[in-house]
Amino acid sequence: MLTAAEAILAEKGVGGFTLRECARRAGVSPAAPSHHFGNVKGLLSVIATDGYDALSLAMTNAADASDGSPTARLRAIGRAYIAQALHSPGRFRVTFGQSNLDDHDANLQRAAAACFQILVDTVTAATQRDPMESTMMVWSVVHGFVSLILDRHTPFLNDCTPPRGTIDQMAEALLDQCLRAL
Amino acid sequence: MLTAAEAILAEKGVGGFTLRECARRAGVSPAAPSHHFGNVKGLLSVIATDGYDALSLAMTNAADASDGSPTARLRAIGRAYIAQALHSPGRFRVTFGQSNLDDHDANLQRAAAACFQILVDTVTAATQRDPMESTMMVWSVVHGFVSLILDRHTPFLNDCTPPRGTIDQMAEALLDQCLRAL
DNA sequence: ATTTATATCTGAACATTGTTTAGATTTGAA
DNA sequence: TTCAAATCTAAACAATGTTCAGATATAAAT
Repeated sequence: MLTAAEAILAEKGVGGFTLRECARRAGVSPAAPSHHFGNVKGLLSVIATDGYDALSLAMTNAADASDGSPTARLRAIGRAYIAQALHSPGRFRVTFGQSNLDDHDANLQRAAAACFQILVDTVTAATQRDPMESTMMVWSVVHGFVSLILDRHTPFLNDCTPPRGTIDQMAEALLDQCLRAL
Repeated sequence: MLTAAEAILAEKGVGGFTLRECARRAGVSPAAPSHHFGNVKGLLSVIATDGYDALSLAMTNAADASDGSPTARLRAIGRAYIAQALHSPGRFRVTFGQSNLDDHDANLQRAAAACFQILVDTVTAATQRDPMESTMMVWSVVHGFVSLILDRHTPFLNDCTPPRGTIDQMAEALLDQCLRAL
């Protein structure tokens, strides 16, 4: 069910996801998922939990693979956030979308808190300013950037001519400006 | 239909929106909307167009009500973007959500382009740096900020104790950091 | 090895949804 | 008054999420 769900999400996004098609691809009856996940919210909550865990892992690995300075670590997790979102957009939208999720899911809450903590810790180590304000700044930039891209609200990246090169270059420029403000 | 739709969107968000309930509240049959909007995408596209126009108007008014300096105008439209999103979250999510919209709608494209142009012009006048990079920076910050709030992904603004005061104060701090980087 | 309990699944059903179709009603101009 | 366009309804269709009773498999316990 989970692999089928991720395949559908990758193809059609969270808007085109249906539980019945998911069960169909998994080769089970439409009623089978309810015994394992309760309802569709439960299934999506498991996927969102996986999304948080994968994001946490990617950010941690990226930070550890950097030269280790606080700003390098921060830049690395910013890159990792953007890369992870663009790599599996379907799951990212489930994780960070408008909550079709079960807010009382303990695993989900723990995974979300852990992911958030990585962000807070890395930002705090890289700035002298208010940690929460700086965290919100960095998070808003990377989250807003990928959201605008995934939701196709970037006219100059599609219709008009790009100012210079690719999404990655734009991301680097954003992280530059972001670090400059901290 | 449109007023009923906005009421439902304000109550339940775009996820809880159904065309039949909308028709029910408007006092018409479930088939009536199809003659005016084609399908649900058509209806949502009209609402999204209204959302773009309202946002453009709010940003323009805010900029003109400022002291007129380029940075004051930029700060004003940033505030207006956030305020508008928080004021009518349902419509904002339709406008800037994952595209359940008709991409070929000419009115929608025009309204979106006009809104984007206000952002580009105001940012360009307030920075010496690359206009598109700076635009993407400012836009990502305000859009990411309201997205994280509307989608309830801001733990320290709900569960934990806020670092200081309200969302508006956080927004001001974000705009400060944003202007600092330009 | 047999029984028993738990887990897992199916098939059918139900209410609801978006959309289409044919026909009815209203509206407005010729 | 007539005719055509606009507007709406009623009914139907396929598809969805969910529930429920019963069937099947799995695994533990006697």
